[in-house]
Amino acid sequence: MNDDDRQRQQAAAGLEQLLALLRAQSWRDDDTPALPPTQAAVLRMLADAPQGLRAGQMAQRLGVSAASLSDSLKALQARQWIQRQPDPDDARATRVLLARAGRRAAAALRDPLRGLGRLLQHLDSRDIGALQRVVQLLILQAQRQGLASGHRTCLGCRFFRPYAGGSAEKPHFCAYVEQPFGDAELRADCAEHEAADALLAEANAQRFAQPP
Amino acid sequence: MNDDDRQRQQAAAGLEQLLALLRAQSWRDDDTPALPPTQAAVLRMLADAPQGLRAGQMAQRLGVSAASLSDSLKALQARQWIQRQPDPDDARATRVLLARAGRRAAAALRDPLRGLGRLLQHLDSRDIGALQRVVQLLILQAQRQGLASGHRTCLGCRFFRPYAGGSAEKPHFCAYVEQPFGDAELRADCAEHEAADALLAEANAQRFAQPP
DNA sequence: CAGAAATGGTTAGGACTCCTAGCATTTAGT
DNA sequence: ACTAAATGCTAGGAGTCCTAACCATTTCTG
Repeated sequence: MNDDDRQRQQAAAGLEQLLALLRAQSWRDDDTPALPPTQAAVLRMLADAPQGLRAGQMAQRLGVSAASLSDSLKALQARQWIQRQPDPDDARATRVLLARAGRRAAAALRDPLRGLGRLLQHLDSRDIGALQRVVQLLILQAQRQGLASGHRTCLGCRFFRPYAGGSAEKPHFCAYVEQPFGDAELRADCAEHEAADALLAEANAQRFAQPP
Repeated sequence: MNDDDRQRQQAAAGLEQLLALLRAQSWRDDDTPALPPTQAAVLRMLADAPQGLRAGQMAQRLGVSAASLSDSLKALQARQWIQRQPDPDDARATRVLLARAGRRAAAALRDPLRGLGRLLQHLDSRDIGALQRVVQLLILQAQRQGLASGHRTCLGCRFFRPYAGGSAEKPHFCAYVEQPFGDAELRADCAEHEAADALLAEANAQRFAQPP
């Protein structure tokens, strides 16, 4: 095993430690009633989709099986946080919408000092950027290995122009909002995301992975 | 909400995405039989402790309750990967040791291309370093909030000298091995870790969080 | 156009991890 | 010596995840 491998192994171990910690604690908040992470993720998705989402769509975006998502939906339904409507376009499908109580719960999730946000609160912009950058790369790698799909990352988006020559602080460019931006503004789940074609995705991945 | 908060919220969302992905997939390997993450973590700990560890110790290091750890130990025992021995020093306690089969399983975990390692395999040294750095900071933050304790990070170690004036590639110094090292060599679970006292911990945290 | 195949979603059953409580045993403190 | 704290365990419950089996509905195909 060479030095690089050793480093990666250590990094993997470090991430495992962090994951174990978060697995145990992420959905426990002292002040507010517990909100399990998958249910929170569903609420977040629905909050950005006024006309609702289909179950399969959500499952794919979260990278879980349809059956798993169905479990979470059942739990949310039991709390009366969501509603289901038949999909007008496809009688097999249902559209899931936030109910009134669900909207309240989703709004509470926007608090930046909740859950994970509390751990991040003292990171400066540079470290946030580094983290976002790594998240993009790891999700890309997971997608390449078939572990994930449907993630709406900048790195997989057709509007993304990595290192498009802007300033050192804002080296990237988003062709949707037509603005330069930096690592710290990278999104792992952007509402405006549109998947890039294979060619652009590959070129962007190359360029992004090895900054000039 | 200011820009920084927005960035942190986005970063939290990004991390959530990654966590959801890993929650679903981390313990699934196509080629080898599944090894649940907590059980893997226990094996890793035991592999570095020839004379065994006590259950409470492990629970603390992982940041889970003693009851949770007991579950995982039961599962490992069912696979005959661990042995339990009465602790000679304390008749209430038991020491947990790797059995022969457990040693084999633990050795397989060292493969850098297993599980998380596979996602990290294309990160370069700089990104690994950035990731390790963030992991240190997040674990520190979790400790400060009482979510964790017992993590053997560099940042909480009395031998750690952050930004002790070495080269740009190896700005830190470890007073145990008496070597300079860089972010990419930071450890989240170092066998030689000894907890720093409150004063040193605070000074190190300050210095580490804001690189010169 | 009728039957076959694919798709969307759910339930059933099993595994893993986590928690809080309550219990027994042992150790430590007064 | 007697209480108080600790160690570890089981019980009970929740959440997340999977595969497999099952409908209902589309869509493809001969």
